[in-house]
Amino acid sequence: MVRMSAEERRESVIRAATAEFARGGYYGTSTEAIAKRVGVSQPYLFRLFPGKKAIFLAAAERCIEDTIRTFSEAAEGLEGEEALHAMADAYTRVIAEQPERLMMQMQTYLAVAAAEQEGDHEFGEAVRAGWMRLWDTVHLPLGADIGETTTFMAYGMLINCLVAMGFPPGHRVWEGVYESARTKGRPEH
Amino acid sequence: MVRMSAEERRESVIRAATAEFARGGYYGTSTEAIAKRVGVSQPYLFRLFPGKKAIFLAAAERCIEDTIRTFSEAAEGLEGEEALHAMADAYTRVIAEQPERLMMQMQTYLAVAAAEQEGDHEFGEAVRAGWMRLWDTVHLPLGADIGETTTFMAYGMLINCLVAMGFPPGHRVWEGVYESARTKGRPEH
DNA sequence: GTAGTTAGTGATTGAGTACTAACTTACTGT
DNA sequence: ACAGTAAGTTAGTACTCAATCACTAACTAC
Repeated sequence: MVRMSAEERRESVIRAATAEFARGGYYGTSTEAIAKRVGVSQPYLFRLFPGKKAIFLAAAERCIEDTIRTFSEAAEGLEGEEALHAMADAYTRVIAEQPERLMMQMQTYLAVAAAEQEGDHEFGEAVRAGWMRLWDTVHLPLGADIGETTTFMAYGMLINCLVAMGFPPGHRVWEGVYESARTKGRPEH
Repeated sequence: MVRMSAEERRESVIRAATAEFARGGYYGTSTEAIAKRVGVSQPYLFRLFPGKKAIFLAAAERCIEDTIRTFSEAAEGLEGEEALHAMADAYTRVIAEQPERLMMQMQTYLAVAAAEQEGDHEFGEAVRAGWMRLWDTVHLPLGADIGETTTFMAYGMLINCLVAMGFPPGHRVWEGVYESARTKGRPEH
């Protein structure tokens, strides 16, 4: 048994929760599964967080923060086409190394409707605010071009869906995605 | 009490299940909720379908079929830019009239990973096959242009996500989407 | 009208799950 | 050494939910 400070434990709970919620979504993930992954007893989670919802929320918010940081760091000091490529490359790395981050984001989006139905309007509010922050983060380096930004986000969502469906890398559905990353933003002739 | 043939009942179960699963996903939806919406007792669902999974699968497949038909009907006899606009218009109508169809599709994509973990590989196979059929359905009218097709699908997925998050129509995140629908495919300058 | 079939219900069960309460084990400062 | 505190566990509760079983009500063919 490895003892940790509560704050450190909370961190590893967030990581474990991200992986588990990414696969099963809010309802398809038991707190026991999270606890197992952390290597801690299930009831102890409720000492670290007030409830399951709070764990989901913490994981969701962390996820958005991470993605915002990924893009803002990638685009730092660049703009226009260069920024676009840098951010696209950064996202490609996330796809390969942390697909659970993409999946968790999708789960977060879909959890909004369910939360809304249960009377929780704050959750949707928080998710939309996070989206807007993400949007603005890519908007500026892309020269504040709404069309470019929207297309970039659209490709991101397409990638998320393809990853979710489990299309293996190299499958023909990815062709158009890579192609676009190569040609997009190039001066027309 | 209104009696129906088993086949008719199955149809209304699929419709009800689509609406319920769209909001809560597979795990977040109880068979009782579906039964209530149909107006039938919960155990009776298991006479019409072998289990909850079968209901989800039926709803998911219906959903994809409907979307494929939506696009193929919209693009019938058209090609290139005209087909693009016709399909975009058709999708706009779906957003307004049957948002649950979009949400159900997203839920289907995300259910793949969960099914995979439970050892069910056929589900993912079926979902990917459906996606490919949908892809091919829009690919041909768009002049078999991979880039155009990918962009079209990407915008579709972005729309699905924005709808899921509950961004109201008129919110600034939609600007870029509409703008693209107006200008995309137009000859430059 | 009655036998056979099809549509549908009520009661129940067994497994899983979020969360609580009471207790134990390890570290820290004095 | 030992008191206090922070980390963590075991046992248990109240509840939800998919699925089964035994039964009833309505339609149909003869």
